[in-house]
Amino acid sequence: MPNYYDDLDLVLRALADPTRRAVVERLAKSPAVVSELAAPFSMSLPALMQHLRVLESAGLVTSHKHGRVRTVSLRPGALDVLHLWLGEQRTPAEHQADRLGIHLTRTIPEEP
Amino acid sequence: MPNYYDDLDLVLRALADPTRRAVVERLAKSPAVVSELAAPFSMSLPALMQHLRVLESAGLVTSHKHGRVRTVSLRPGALDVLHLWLGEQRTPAEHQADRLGIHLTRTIPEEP
DNA sequence: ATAATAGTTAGGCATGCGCTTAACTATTAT
DNA sequence: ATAATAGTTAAGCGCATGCCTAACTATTAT
Repeated sequence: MPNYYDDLDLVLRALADPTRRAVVERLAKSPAVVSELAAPFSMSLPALMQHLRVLESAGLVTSHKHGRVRTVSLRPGALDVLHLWLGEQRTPAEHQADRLGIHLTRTIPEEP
Repeated sequence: MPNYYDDLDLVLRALADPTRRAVVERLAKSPAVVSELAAPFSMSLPALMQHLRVLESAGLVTSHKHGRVRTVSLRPGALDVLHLWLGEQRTPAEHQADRLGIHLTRTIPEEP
């Protein structure tokens, strides 16, 4: 029985890889077939399949096989956990800015 | 000169670890000193230092040393890249739901 | 029936990652 | 001056991750 933190962990781990992120981005447009997803990458099919498995067991993606072709889709709301967590990690300064309707300007201080 | 994708990659990689996430969560409350950050974990100080270094080079965290004590803070807006990316990965269905003000109900279909 | 297509399984390899211990530096307290 | 505190550096170890090739299954096309 996976909880909030486990879900988040799976999602974040899944998204930590550029290939998998690219797949998610592709699927955000529309569902796609495995070979279609593999095409843009210079990587073997099995390698991409592994990425798909990671995405699927993170709950980011669903897939269904019709005949010999598997169609993969982005799971609506799959990224909600992340969105939720993100909302909680705002600094006090940002919360205050929210209340005031201010958009913070950030400067990245260089180490001296 | 790091671009959007590199930033995102660093941020997501950094957040893919539970320890680092816990540190971020702690720092969202208020800045803290290294030993203070290390305390909750059953892990050597050097191990935690490495995590801090990852967080820092992902731009999630800043730190300054006064005397022998280093204070670490969450960088305001550091999570913006992620928030931004997240916004782009909404499915067409979700976009439509947004327009209609509908909150989608999700069911996770089990594989037969 | 044969061949081509779409995906899958298995095994192996290199590299990265999270962690440890040991030894060291720099600052502050006694 | 000595000792305690706060953090740092370096080296090494084991396991996870991302990738590959080779061989295989199942479906569709000829």
